[in-house]
Amino acid sequence: MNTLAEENYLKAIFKLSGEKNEAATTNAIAEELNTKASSVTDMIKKLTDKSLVKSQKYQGTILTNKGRKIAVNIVRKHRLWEVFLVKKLNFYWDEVHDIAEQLEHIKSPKLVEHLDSFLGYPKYDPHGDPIPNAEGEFPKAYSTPLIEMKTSKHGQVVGVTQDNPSFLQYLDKLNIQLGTSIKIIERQDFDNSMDILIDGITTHISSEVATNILIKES
Amino acid sequence: MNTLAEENYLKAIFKLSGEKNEAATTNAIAEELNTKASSVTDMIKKLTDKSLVKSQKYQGTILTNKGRKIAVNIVRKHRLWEVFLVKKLNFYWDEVHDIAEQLEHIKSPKLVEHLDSFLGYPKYDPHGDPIPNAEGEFPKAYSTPLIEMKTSKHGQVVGVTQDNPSFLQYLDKLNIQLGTSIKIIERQDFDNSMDILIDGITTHISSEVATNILIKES
DNA sequence: ACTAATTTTTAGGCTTATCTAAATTTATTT
DNA sequence: AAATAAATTTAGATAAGCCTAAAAATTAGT
Repeated sequence: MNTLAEENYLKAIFKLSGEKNEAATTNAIAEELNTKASSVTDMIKKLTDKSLVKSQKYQGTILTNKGRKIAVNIVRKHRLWEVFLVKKLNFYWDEVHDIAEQLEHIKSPKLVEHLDSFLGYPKYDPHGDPIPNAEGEFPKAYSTPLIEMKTSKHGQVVGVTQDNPSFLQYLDKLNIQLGTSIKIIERQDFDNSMDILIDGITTHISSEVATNILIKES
Repeated sequence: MNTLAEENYLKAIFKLSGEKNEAATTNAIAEELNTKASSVTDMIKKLTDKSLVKSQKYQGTILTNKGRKIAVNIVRKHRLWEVFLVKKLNFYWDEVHDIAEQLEHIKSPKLVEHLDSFLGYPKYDPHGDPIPNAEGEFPKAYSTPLIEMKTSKHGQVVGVTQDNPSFLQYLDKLNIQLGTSIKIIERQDFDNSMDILIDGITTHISSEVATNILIKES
């Protein structure tokens, strides 16, 4: 069994590795976990001994299959709990991250499966992030970042790629939620900001914001 | 904020203190937590510094008001989660203790209140133990241990005072659950065992078992 | 009341997960 | 290709929470 700290490291490395499993740098892991590079080096040594990561001095770290399995399971738990909090306990989508951060470490495979069933086997969490199934497979997400959409195209918001409360609350203020229909009115080339149409109202958003909204084109 | 270890000590001391807040001995705490007496002495020192317990050398330990508040809140969370696991996630009453033991340490006052509301403000957990409200007040429990009931009296099972799986599974085998109607047929004076009537069937139970079943007489 | 048994505390160590500061390796400039 | 900057690792400490073994205090037995 793994400690809480180990699990957090695996999750951080998983997050940093991205789609193509790139090596995560020591500094990046340190920043992700709000810790110091030297602490990371120590923990990487420990995780290496447990065959959960592979690491070469000064060359960064990748997860082994065993390590990725554990990381994905934590992501699964995190996202299922988020669904629970929003769908069953009526939390707002910007309130659930920190609580799920704790709940994801509860150890009981049976609990996770019962929870999944209780929630009706959801495929996406309240931020639109895909929930891996018990085998660790992610549902395919056919979405594009809003920033990449062409003028006059429209689509629906299916997710966000940031889940910090201030970002999510800002979206709420703009009337952007999962499912919201959006049409691109105009783009400013010099700063990549854009005017978009929501419920008949034109809103201006920065490229920063547009980068973190996922759209399914329609 | 308190660490997991601290919370477990407070809970253990609370449990050992009983109704009249007797001092818990070092050895008793050690046994309750499967640790050594010397570790207990260390932790008591720490909890004393935080004004969560009062302790005199060689004289045992009691909770301060502050400490008891925290302990009761953990009990509250434990029992609410047990209700959730049994009522919502379809766990059996003998499966939930260890999971609730983890969930009780999740830190989010809002989560507890939402959960309580979601569950319909239950007063008792799946083992019949009373659930304190947000103010830390326990509902009155009008129950007597089965062992104390007179011959030919009857009543309903409203709780148990042990929650280890093997005891609970044994009760299942005897067809004893919360709500089960029981009538005392006969008592053996020499060993305090008794014959009881359940669903028209006579069953023999030891004093050990009868001690740990709570009845509301009717 | 005095010795023996038990309980509790103290002393000294260990492990995990941190940290700072210094040393080393890799990357970037010029 | 040196020199400088940045990233990473190593070395040595620290705090929490636990341990064993020994010492001290309390309780029990006669």
